Order: sequence, then structure tokens, then C-alpha cells
Amino acid sequence: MIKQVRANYDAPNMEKEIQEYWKSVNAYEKTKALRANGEKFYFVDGPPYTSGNVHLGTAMNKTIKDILIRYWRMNGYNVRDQPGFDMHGLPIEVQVEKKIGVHSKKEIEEGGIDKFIDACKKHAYSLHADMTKQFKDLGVWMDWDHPYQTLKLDFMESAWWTVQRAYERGLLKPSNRVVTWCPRCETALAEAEIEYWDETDPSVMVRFPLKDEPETSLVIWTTTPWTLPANMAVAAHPDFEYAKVKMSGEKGSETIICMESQIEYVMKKGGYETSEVIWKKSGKDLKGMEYIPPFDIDPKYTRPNEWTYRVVNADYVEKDNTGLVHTAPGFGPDDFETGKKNGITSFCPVGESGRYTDEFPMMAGRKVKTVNEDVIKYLDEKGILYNTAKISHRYGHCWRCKSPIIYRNTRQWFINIPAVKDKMLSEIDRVKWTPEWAGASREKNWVEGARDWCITRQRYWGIPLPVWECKCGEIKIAGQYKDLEGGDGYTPGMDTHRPWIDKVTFKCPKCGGTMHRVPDVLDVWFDSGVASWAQLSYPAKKEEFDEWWPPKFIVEAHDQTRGWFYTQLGAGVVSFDRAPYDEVMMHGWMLDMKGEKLSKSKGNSVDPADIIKRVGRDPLRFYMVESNAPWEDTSFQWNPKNSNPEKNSGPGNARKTLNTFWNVVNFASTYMIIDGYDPDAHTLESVRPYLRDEDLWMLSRTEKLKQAVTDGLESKELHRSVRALDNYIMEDLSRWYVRLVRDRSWSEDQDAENDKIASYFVLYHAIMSTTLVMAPFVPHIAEEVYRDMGGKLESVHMEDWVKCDQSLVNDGLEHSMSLIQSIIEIVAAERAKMGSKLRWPLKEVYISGNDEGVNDAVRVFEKVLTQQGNIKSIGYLKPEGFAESQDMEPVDFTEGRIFIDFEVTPEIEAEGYARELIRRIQQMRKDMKLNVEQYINCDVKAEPYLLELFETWRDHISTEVRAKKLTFTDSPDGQEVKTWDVTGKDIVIGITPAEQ
RNA sequence: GGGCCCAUAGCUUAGACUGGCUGGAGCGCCCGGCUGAUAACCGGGAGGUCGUGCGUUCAAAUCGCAUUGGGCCCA
Repeated sequence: MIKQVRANYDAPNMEKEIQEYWKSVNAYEKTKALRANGEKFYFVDGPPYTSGNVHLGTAMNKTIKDILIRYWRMNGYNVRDQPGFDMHGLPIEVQVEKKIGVHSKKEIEEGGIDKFIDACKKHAYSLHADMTKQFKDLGVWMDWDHPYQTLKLDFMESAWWTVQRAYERGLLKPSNRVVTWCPRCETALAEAEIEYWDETDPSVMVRFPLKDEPETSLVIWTTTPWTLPANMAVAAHPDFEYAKVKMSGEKGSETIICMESQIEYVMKKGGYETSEVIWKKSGKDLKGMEYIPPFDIDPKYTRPNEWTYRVVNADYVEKDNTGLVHTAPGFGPDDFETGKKNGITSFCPVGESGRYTDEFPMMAGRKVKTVNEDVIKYLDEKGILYNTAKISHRYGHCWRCKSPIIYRNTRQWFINIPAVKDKMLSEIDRVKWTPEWAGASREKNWVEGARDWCITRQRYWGIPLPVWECKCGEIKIAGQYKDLEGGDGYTPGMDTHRPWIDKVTFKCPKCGGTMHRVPDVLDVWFDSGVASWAQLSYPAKKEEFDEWWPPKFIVEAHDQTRGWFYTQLGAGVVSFDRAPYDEVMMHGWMLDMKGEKLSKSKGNSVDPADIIKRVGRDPLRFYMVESNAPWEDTSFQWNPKNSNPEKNSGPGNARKTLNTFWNVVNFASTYMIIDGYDPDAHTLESVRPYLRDEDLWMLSRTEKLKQAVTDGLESKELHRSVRALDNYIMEDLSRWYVRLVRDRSWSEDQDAENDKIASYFVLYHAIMSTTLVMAPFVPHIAEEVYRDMGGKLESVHMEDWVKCDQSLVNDGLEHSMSLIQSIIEIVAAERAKMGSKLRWPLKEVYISGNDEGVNDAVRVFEKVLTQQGNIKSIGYLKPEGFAESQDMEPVDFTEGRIFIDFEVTPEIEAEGYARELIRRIQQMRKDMKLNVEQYINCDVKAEPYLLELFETWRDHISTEVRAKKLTFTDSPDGQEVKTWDVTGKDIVIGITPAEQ
């Protein structure tokens, strides 16, 4: 049964009602159940960080997922669609700290870690609830009632198991390293947790006088004067030339050593005018030269060896500044490596909170970055400050609290990624990437440079590192919950977060001592990295794992190259010797209107809820996917202050397309209901004898649409699918086919009944086909149309995907129609030039195709041409056969020329005026809000000449306007009387509704 | 500084891989038309150094090199 659709496409409210309908009939659950026996498809949702807010990028991400999942389901797959949430980690800790008013780890511990963790957990769950609500509101169909959450015990167990796997394979080890460190959060950070932006720092050059020759100095350069107390060596490039130079000028002279190519630069920085090279040596020969360090540090901390306070070689030294690099192995990763190579102590006189320890008494207790000026002052007073300036450069900051990071030497646990790098690279080759360069170029480039993965954080809210250590060096890994059971402090059913798990200890099997847990928690990237087996609770439960793993497909934004694509790859290879995915699709970001990153602090953020409220969910989805290839960034066209976003915005444009589709459906449902059209009563075979060529054309276009949308989905070029839909709806369906069938829909001629039914059949087929292929993209409007137009199933999303029927494709007809369309366009343009209204028929149009085939192709649709162009007659000419005597200018079209005869004959004049009259009466009917089937009585007053013309068209006029009586009179009367100016002549029309 | 991606009308973009006719659309703007889908629809117009430069070629938006700007990932 076809129902009358609502008059207006009010997306925001209609979508809400559809969502309520889905809920009321359990549409999602039933759709899933319908495919329960289908081929299994394991899709893994990349868990968004549980921030509580769905922004545009997250909306785009879930929209793509929703589109593909719906598409796969329509193709019969049994899709696993468990959504995930990344619920541990620093961002939540920082928010909770603010909420409860603590500012440091010390304060957290004073207040009790248990209270803090309870607050984090509560907060995480509440954010999770907020986000779920927003995702559901977008119309995303995932298993929201059963999400995987990284804070759940079974999920944490899987992470533990993976740590254990790494250990068993010899890939996990603790190590003292210099790592990036947030002094506020007092924890190590991964590269992925650091944000870079420009900052102004001191840029200083410092003299390091030679031990044996104090009047000569090595000159080093640094932007971190605060690290100078930890200076242990100076690095020179072994292959570059260095020089001992006497610098002179008005201020005096001195002798320094620097890179030869930098002499000029160093001279100027020192305020000298001339330089004189005393000797040149390669960096290799400089090696071993001993100098006096800038600070006196107690040797019991620095434990000097034969290379301490000497020149060493390192090939990362670049040809800039002085070419001699201050080396503090406790404060820089490169420095650390250099120090290690030469056996130099990694002296690090800075504690967790970024304050100097007693190892550097001069500044003990002070925060490192605050002492720069004092250090410079000290150097100056000591006479070793060569030059000081300011520099603006990129500097790393903690992703959560925005504090500038430092490097510190600490003990962390690492996974040896270089050991499995080759396997990771070959897995990248095995996996299918969309676009192809996402894997072959980007991911590969990233993995090639991969180093050890530091998986430990010195925090609270995370998966505890499942490692217990004994003083004797013995290590125990708890790979699963049950491994805790033998421990002291274990209580059945305990929460395995900190601090409770910290109380669990084991007796050392080797020395009998007590084994304590390493108090660290895991990097949150480790949490998400294990998601594909952790969501299946592997290895604690095996059944689901055996059923689903390995996953087929993931899709995330391009920043995940270093994030989830990478951590899953690493964790997967460590655990299973393979990437936990077969196919990766990469998508772009949503940027602001100017192409800049959206951010709250910049004030250019766009709230999806605002778009939903003002334009709607489907238009938002349609726009996001249509505007660009998925992997490209989109400058999102939305100004929150726009007072009319329905028109002037990206989603507003999409709304217009969907609105047009809505109007088509409205048109169809209106007339199909009037005529009692029953879609089930007809088949293609039953209507085939009555199909016109334009019907066959529409069928052909519809099949091509199915093909185009399918192709786009298969190749993940979703924009192509949506653009094909847009083009079909606007060009083929609305602007053309509906225009062609209007007269047929209105016909009350019994003889034409079959012709009308044929057009209804095709229109219905077009609408239903469109509805099915648009369903994954715009699930709400598709559902509404499907239900109004008599869809058989409870939801359009339960339907099978429709395949293109090649037997209905007819390229010849499509070609003919495109010729007709271009000819009609030209005729319209020529009419405009001549001031000839479409309402007035043209006497004749001559077609002169470049060859006979063109004329034949036009002939197929001659009726369409005469009707739509309002042309009395079409003439066909041989390419050169036109009699120029006709005095008509030829106009070119794609495959020939046309000639238009604009002569207005008396017959044409009569018809023209008749149509002018009809138009005015129709307008009045509409103004009077008369029902389309209402009969009227009509009085008309006009000059006698016009009345004569009207007389010849009396029957036609009466039929068209449904007039029972049409009276020509000098005193027109009626419920509504109006005077019209038609080409300068007054016509008075009076209308009264008539009895049926 | 390195890797990858992008750059076409005021805005969003097609065309580029496989070089070839006056570079197509949509939105917005201006003008006109149509009117039984109607808070719709249609036509026309204005608007383009195809980021810039050099090269390959009979021919470059398209291929190559360089350069500028933007995005992502790193140093």
C-alpha cells in the first residue's frame, strides 16, 4: 500500500520519528538477526577516546562505518559491529584532577589512589554514556548495548596476555632510557602523545675551555641552558672539518674551536670582525680533546670515565651553529646513545616533577625550565658565555596538559619493535590499503623508522603493567586474572586496577623474597592496539575468537598511521605474527571553511548537534561523503552564525538534493493514490507492451545508477556513489523523467490507462531502486520513503542489495535522449533571445544531424521533443540539404545544427492565448486553495478578438481547468474575481467552485 | 629538514592515471521563464593566469623538474 507522504521534507523531526520507529520494532536487532547465518564479516571499530563529545571528525568516522556496515548487511554478511571506547588514560585523569581539585601525583596519593580511580571510572562511564547517545542520534547502527570498553576486566586481561606473549618471545624488556617526559603529569609520554608548536627559547653559545690550553675554547650551542649542568661530553661529526680560529675585533680577541664551515657565522655571533685559522682538523682527530665543564658536579654522581668531558664523535651532528654539540646523556635520546657508546654516565639530576635533585645543589628544588636565565647569568659571570639570543622553534608539549615536555633518563618497559619490523613491513604489503599509498607509502615510512615501543606510564588510570619483580631480578608476568589467585593480597572478584592490584604480591620462586608489581600502567595505545582480540575476551574465552578472528576491515583517519594502524600492527605481530586486519581504509579530516584544523581553542569548532538540529542527519551524512574523496580533508562548509543554513551551507546543499527526491516521492504518491495504483499488481512483463521509449530510457538510467553506487562502495570511493545518486535524482529523475510523465499522470482518458500504469511502474521502480541504494548513506529518509511507498519488510535496511540488470541497459536510447535534451536546451535558449515564451508553440524546428544516424536518433524521441519544447512540428534535413531561403539562422548542437521557425500563425496565436488563460485560471485555483479534483464555474471577460480565439479552444480550456461552465461575459462574477494583464491586454476572470 | 597527500570560477568540485575540440558541474549572484512536485522547478548571464616558474611535446589543467601555500605523519 502506498501512503500519502508528508508534505514537507522536515529532516530533523522526520529522522527523530524514524529512530523512534526503529526502536519500537527493534529494527536494528531484527536486521542483524536476519543475517545471522550469513558469511561472517569481522569489522573492528577503532575506539574513540572517551571525551564525551562527538565532533565532526568522529561523526564522519562513524558515518563511513555505518554506511559500509549497512551495505555489507544488505549483501547478506553477518557483520560484527561492536563499538569500542578508549576509556583509560591521562585525559580522563587530568579532567578528574581538575574536578576534584588536585594538582599533582603527590596530592592524588595523599587523597588516596582508590578514591581517584573510583572518580576516574565514574567519569569515564558518564562520558561513555554521553557519547553513545550522540552516536545513536546520528543514526549509526552499531551494537551500542554491548560496547567493548578498555576498562573492563576481560579487556584488560587480553592486554596482559599480550604483554606476556611479548615477554615469552623475548620482546619485552625493562631499560633505562631517556624518554619524553611530562613534568606536570610526571610520566613518560609516547611520541603519539606529544603536540608540537612554536615556542621562544634562549639560544646560547658557550665556551668550554680546553683543559690543557684554557685560553682556547670549544664553542657549543644549545637552546636548553638548563641541561648544561648535566653536560658530560661534546659531540663532533667525525667526517667534517673543524678549525682552531683566532677571532679579533674592537672588543679584543680570543681563540676558539668550531666547525670550519661555520667560522664566519660564529665570528659574527661573537661580535668579531676578523678571523684567522690556526689549524684545521677533522672531527675524528678532535676526538678525545678534554675540556673544563661549565659546572662543578660531584664526581660521585657523574662517575667519570676516560671519555667524560671530552670530544666524542657522532654522525647526527649537523652543519649549523658551531658544529659542536653539547651532550647531556641524561637529557637527550641522541646524547644518551652517544654516552652509552662511550660508557659515559647518563647523569640526570632531575626528578619526576621536573625539579632539580640534590645532585645539582645550586638549583635543587627548582623547575628546570625556570632556571634558564639564572644559568645564563652564571655562565656570563664565569666568563664562558659566548653569545646569547632568542629563538623561535617547534617544541613538544604534553597532549593533555600542554606543559612543555622534557627528556629524562628513567627506567621503562619496552617492546622490541625493531626485532619484528620486517614482519610488520611484509604485513603492510599483504594488507589492502585504500587509498593504496596509505600503506605503501605512509605506513611503511612510519614503520621503517620505528624504534622500541615504550609501553609504560607512571600514572594511575590505566591497565596495570602485569609485571612483578623481585629484588633478585626474578620476573613474573600475570597473563590472566587467574594468575593473581595465588598471590598475597588477592581477594576474589577484586578490581584489578590500581591501587588494589598493587597490594597483590608473590613469593619469589627463586630466592623466596617478595615480588612487587612494577607500579606502572600501560600506554593507552597499547589498550586499543589489542582491541581486536580483547573485544573477544581472548584468551580467557576462545569460542568467539575462533568464530571471528582475524578481522577483515578497519577504517580510521590518516593520523592513525602512527596511532591505531601502527599499534595494532605491532601488537598483532607480537601476539599472532600477523596484522590484525586484512583491509585498511583511511579517511580524511574535517577542517573549517578556510581549510584549517577545527579546534575548540581556535573557536572554529562545529557542533554536529547544531547541524542535526538545523538541517538534519541525512543531509549531514550525505554532504560529508559527497564533498570529497574519503581520504581527503574537507573544508567543511558551515558557518554557525549563518541564519539560513538550509540554503547556504554544505549540508544545506545536500538537504536540497534530498528535498528534491522527497518532492518526487510526494508527486508519485499523490497520483498513485488518486489512481489507486497497486505496485504489487504489476510486473515488468505485464507493463512491457505499454512502455514508451522514455520509460525504457528511465529504466536504463536506473540500472546504471545501481551499478555506479555499487562500484563506489566496492572501491571505497564513497563520494562517487553519492555523486551518482545526486546526479540521478536531480537530472534524470526530477528534472527529466518526472517532467515527462506529468501529463500522463494527470490523464483521465480511459484508453490511456495502460500508458499511465506503465509510467507509474517505471516511476515506482525508480523511486524504490533509489531508496534501496541510498539506504546505507541516508538511512532515515530511505526508511521513510520505503515505508510510505509500501516496502514489504519492516525496514529498508533488511532488504537485499539490488544488482544492475544489464538487460535493461540501453545505451542507444540514452544517447538519443541526451540529444533531445541538448536540443531542448538550445531551443529554450533561442526562445529566450527572441522573447518567445514556452507557453507559445513554435511552428517548426528543423534538425540537421551530421549524419542520418543523428536524425534517426532524434526521431526516436520526437514526441518528447515536440511536447517539452512546445513545438508543432519537427522537420529533418540532410546534412547539406537545407534551403537557406527559409531565412533562419542555424544553431549548432553537439551532433549537428538546428533551425527554428519563429513565425506566429493564427493557430499558434489562438493556442498561445488559450494557454495564457489556462495558466491564469490555474493560478487562481491554487490561490483559492481548491482541491486538484474540484470542479469550477468560470466567467471570462476579454476583448472580442481574444474571446474569438478562446472560443476555438473552449473544450480544451474547460478540461484543463476542470470548468463545468465556461462563460464569456462582460460582467464576470464569482467567489474570486481577478483582472490579469496578458501581453498588454486585460483579462478578467471570475471563479466559483462548482457542485460535483 | 624528511615522507605522504592536496591546490581548477566568490565557495565546493569534475576532468589528470591512458596529453588533443570553445575546461564541465553544483551553490551563491544577476536576468528571464515555468507553474496540478510548488517555502518547488527550468533556462540564460556574469565569473577561470587550471597556485607559480621552467621543461618535454606539433599540442599540457593533464607528463617531468623546481617552487609557493595548506593538511597529515615524523625529525
